[in-house]
Amino acid sequence: MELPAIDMGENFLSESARASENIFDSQFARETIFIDRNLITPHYTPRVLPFREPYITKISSVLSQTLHGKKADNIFIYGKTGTGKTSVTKHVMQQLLEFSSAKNIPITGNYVNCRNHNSKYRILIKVVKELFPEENFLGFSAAFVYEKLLDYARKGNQLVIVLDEIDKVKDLDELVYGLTRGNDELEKGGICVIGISNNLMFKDRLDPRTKSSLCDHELIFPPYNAQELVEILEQRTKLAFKPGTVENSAINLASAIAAQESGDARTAVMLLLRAGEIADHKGLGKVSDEEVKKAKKQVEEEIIFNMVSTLPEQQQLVLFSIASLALEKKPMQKITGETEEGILFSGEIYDEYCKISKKFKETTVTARWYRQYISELEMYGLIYTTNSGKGIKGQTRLIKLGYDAGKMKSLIEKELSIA
DNA sequence: CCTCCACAGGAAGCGCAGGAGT
DNA sequence: ACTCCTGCGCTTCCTGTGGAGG
Repeated sequence: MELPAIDMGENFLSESARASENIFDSQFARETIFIDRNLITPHYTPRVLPFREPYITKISSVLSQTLHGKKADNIFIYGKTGTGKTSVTKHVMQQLLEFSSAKNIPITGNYVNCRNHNSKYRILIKVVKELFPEENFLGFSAAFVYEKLLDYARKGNQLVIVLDEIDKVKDLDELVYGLTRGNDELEKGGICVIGISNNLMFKDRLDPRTKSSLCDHELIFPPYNAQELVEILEQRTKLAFKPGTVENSAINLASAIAAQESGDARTAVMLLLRAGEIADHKGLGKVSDEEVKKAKKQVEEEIIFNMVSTLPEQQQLVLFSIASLALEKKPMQKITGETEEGILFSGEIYDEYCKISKKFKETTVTARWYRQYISELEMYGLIYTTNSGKGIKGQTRLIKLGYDAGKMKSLIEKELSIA
């Protein structure tokens, strides 16, 4: 790929700009180690997906039914984030649509992210809107939109609907029931649903009928191990970085970190991207272990920032209380002779939280709900808790902040605009 | 041993906002 | 536009657990 041309022509240069230094001068002159930065962002779907061939084969063999004008079974895919679920599905869909349009077979693919379209009605609207772009369906009843969809299939069209983050759909039972029942009535054409979820428990919440129809074929994507991540990163590095600008040990380290955390290809890619940016910023000309280590901190902070900012206000206040107590406590006497610092009792945090929330916000949640918040915060990995075992009064939870208390405190201060 | 304290976490129910049906 | 319904965040109430103290 060629470098994007920035020669917009003289007409962009005003008289004053000609004389003084343009702010982009230094940016443009800066040497970069990237060939194309976009190829190493998590948004990019690579053409080759290593270690996922069996899944690609499986999905394509199920979907190949549509090429013969037959109804395809539904597929349900689950696995943790960054295991390639979405990439694999998008890849197969792309290939299917390319093939079918070349052979003039009427197949339509629809990708819906259920985080944005989280109800049966919204999903139906989204899908139908893509089939009939010139018509507007907002305001029509669900039944009408639904009929429209079936009509489209009745003409002999095969529809493949991909529902990403399917666990976000509130009335999924009805949606799947409706689609599959409609599918049974169709003489020609068909509707196939591919559900994607990263919540492994989610399936158990479904109605048994929904479960059996949605899970005709069930695929579980395992996390990548360190070795696999190395290969993935190597492949991406070749695309995104100039040759010889990324040391092998940097790739190994990034893979090891990501594998240890979760086996998440997304974090691995983010690590390398940020490391590359750091190297560029310093004008180092290449990425080594040092930059990956710094990138690790940065990526962690980005993840925490995203997490904290999406938390409910009261929960942020709980976290804030933990952070400020942890700061106060540091020089204080050690609890029960332990040398570890920053360990707090559940009770004292609740007291602190009550004070703070009364001061800044009108409302305060009850102790029960506060405990719920605490368990959630632990699930997110923002705090660590242990049950008080021997020696400490009664039954309580010992709570410790997962990250730097000072940073956490100032982050929430900004987020809630309190002082 | 019993009782009290300080908490964990389940179950039920309440009020509210937003969507569906009429 | 109207009521009805439902999911969600939260409170209330409750039972269970284990050390402290009489």
